[in-house]
Amino acid sequence: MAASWNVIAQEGLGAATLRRVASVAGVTTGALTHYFSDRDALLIEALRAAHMAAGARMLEAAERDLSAKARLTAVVFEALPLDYNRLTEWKVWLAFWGAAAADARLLDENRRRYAEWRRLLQGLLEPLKKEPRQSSELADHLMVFIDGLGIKVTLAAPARFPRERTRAVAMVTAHIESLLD
Amino acid sequence: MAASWNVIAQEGLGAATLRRVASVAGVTTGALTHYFSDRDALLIEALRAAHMAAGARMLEAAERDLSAKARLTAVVFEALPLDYNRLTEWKVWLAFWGAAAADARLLDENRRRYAEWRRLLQGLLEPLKKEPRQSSELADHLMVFIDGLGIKVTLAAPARFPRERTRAVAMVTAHIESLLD
DNA sequence: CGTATTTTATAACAGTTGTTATGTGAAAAG
DNA sequence: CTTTTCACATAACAACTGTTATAAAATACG
Repeated sequence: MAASWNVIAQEGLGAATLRRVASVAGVTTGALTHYFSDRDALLIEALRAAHMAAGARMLEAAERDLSAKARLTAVVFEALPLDYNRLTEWKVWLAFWGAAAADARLLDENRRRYAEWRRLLQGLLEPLKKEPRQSSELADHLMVFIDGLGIKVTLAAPARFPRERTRAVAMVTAHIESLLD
Repeated sequence: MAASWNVIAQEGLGAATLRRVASVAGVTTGALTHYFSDRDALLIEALRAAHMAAGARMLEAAERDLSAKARLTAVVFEALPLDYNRLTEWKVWLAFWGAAAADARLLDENRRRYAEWRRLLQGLLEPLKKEPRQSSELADHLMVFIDGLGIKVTLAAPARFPRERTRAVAMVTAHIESLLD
């Protein structure tokens, strides 16, 4: 799976051929076809695995013994491309988003993932919400914010990454702070 | 160009082969190779053309004789996938974003486009800003918001498009309203 | 009209792709 | 030890790709 992620993130979805992924993984195509029926199956599994790895990190952050605000902040940071691993994850997601607009199967995969993600955020927002607003609306707004911010950081020129990273952290804390005052 | 857009939006970047684009355009590959040196040249030109079409619409909206708030709202609406044409545009952008993470040339193309887009928004925000905040920060925030919202609408299940569209419009007006109070 | 130039079509090329079939060696089972 | 199963490698296939070269048609121009 790590091999697929690296190929997709560094060379793009189109470069993720069976031969290329196998080569990076240090095996031959025979090993891949033994475990995956299709090229599509391999790629979808790579996407699922990336989703699950991120999901596990977020659940872990959500269960830490912190204040409600600190918990939410920790989870949101986990969702953003703030280090190399998470940046790779974002590149993989972005590649699949680009393909999902033309692929009903990927679209559905994405939809399922978003439902979970939304449920998690909504639960974390519930104890923080100001009365007049629904936590579902807050979750929607936060997801939109995270997606936009993640793209901004992911597509920044590599040299600008540190600056973008710092700005993203500041924007997140300001945004979460604004939910409370 | 319209043929490239339709192929990319409906079938994905990978399906945008010379033969497929030519077929949709009602010509043969000979016509394409006459005008474009490369496949890459064709695709980049398709991206540029999409950017320019959207840019022209936005400039037009920015120059209409409206209040500062209404002007900003009109421009932002023009940037969102609120009808079929703009949805197609977003699918094209999304496809290129997915590829840009692994392609320095596309990354730079995207960076240039963002600089213009940011300048336009900043100018529209200037007369609206509350004193303590810089219009550059407001522009950053707004761009993040628009990108996230555009993705949300673009990747919604087709059946949910009307609902998502309505929600997006409401979120934009609320967001712009919050810049003023 | 005839000629020059631009535009498009056709055809062929070598390279790459996903897929399938078959071979091979190692581990597990008896 | 023997046999069976599993994990992988190798090889071959037809299909499709971008690119290039060449021919034909359409247009512009004198």
